[in-house]
Amino acid sequence: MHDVQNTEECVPVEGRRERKLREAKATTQRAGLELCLEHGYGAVTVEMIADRAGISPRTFYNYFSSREAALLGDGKPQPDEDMIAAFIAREDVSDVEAFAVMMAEAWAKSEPDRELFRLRRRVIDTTPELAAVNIGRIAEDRAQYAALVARRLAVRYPHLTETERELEGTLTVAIAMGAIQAVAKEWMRGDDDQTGPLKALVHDLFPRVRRLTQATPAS
Amino acid sequence: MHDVQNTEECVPVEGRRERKLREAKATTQRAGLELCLEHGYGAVTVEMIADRAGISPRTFYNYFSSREAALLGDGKPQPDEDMIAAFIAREDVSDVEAFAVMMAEAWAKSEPDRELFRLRRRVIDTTPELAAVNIGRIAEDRAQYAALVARRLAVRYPHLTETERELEGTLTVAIAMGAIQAVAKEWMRGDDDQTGPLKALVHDLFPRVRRLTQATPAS
DNA sequence: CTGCAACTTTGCACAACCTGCAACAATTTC
DNA sequence: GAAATTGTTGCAGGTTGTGCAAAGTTGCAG
Repeated sequence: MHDVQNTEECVPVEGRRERKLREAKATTQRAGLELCLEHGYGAVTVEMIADRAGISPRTFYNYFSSREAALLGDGKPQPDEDMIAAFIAREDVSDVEAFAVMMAEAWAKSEPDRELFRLRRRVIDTTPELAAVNIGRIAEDRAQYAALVARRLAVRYPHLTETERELEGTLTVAIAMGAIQAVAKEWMRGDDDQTGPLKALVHDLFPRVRRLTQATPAS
Repeated sequence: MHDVQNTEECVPVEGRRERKLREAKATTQRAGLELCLEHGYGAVTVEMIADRAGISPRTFYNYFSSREAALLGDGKPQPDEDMIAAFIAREDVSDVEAFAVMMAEAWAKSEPDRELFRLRRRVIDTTPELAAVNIGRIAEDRAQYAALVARRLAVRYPHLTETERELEGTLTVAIAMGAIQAVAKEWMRGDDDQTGPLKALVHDLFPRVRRLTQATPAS
């Protein structure tokens, strides 16, 4: 793992080896997703995917930890420190919206390959079974996200106890994720991959959220 | 499948056969959950569970469709027509809370055996892997729940388009589920199995929800 | 009580998922 | 071009889950 010269520090400079590996992985994912569209998720075996991708089944498992991981992608939304700092400091929108916006960005960033991203959404949207696995997978990180929100809450509402911050963190994550999920379908309808429209859709959702959580709406 | 006399109509009268089957299933579930507490979820195989429950592995799969189904329970929250009618007509609380209350009741009703219910919660709470599967499993029914909410919305907000009702239904379900999940842990701390406290906890959550979704809270 | 009919349990074979290991192949480095 | 590093593959084996048919149980009618 010799550090190549890295003229600009920190840019890992992709060697020939790494590039081939990345391409092989992408090819495999595409193969899996295409097969799902053709035969349905339940009828797609690892052997079929490996076959189409031109690798051995054993290599498939070197690339991905499971069949689902290949279809859903191995990278999960992971906001970096800059995004987190911006989220914590943000003042112009509600806590839930601030978090939702950050997650929307992290989500889009989690798959640099836009074609793969869209293909995956299509397959997930048409496969309830796979959608369930996906939701479960993302939910694994809820506690970690909630801790992030708690950091913002500690700054903005110093009077809250730690227990309250944890509770509200959990709640914020659940609502924000729900909001993103609710508009994701609408977002994919557009031919645009930017997160701008997604953020706008989320933003427009909040008047609805407030009405739906209000005891006696003014009709 | 002879209809027994059924003096009171509709009460299925459990025969000896059915009772034994139900008990064997419960024994199997308990065995699985206990083994999870003892050895950790990842180390528990179907063979071990079947062994402790005194049945063959093959019979295990006659009872449950998968290892997870045995641990998480086969019954999912399923509100009956009365509960749905009450939900749709309810006027004293917000849409989200009305739905959350109904789901809390349906959830509690989905497992009549309280001991099993609590044991299961303990295992799920200490096993992120299993919790993820559980969330995914419940999420499978989201669309169906959203349709339920849409029915209420159609009554209360006649001016909404069908698309809007679908969107807000999805949103309502996500928020309500998140709210229940957020207070479930706190609820289980109590030694009480009634849904009353759960409903109260959910109710008290709404001021927080409203603050977290408000653009510029009054600090 | 007896035997028949219906249902349940079980074993067995089999396909698919996934992992560890060791041999083999390709690439990078010197 | 040889050595070291890293990626690929086959193979054995454990686990999940399913179909099928044989064997065992239970309920019921005569």
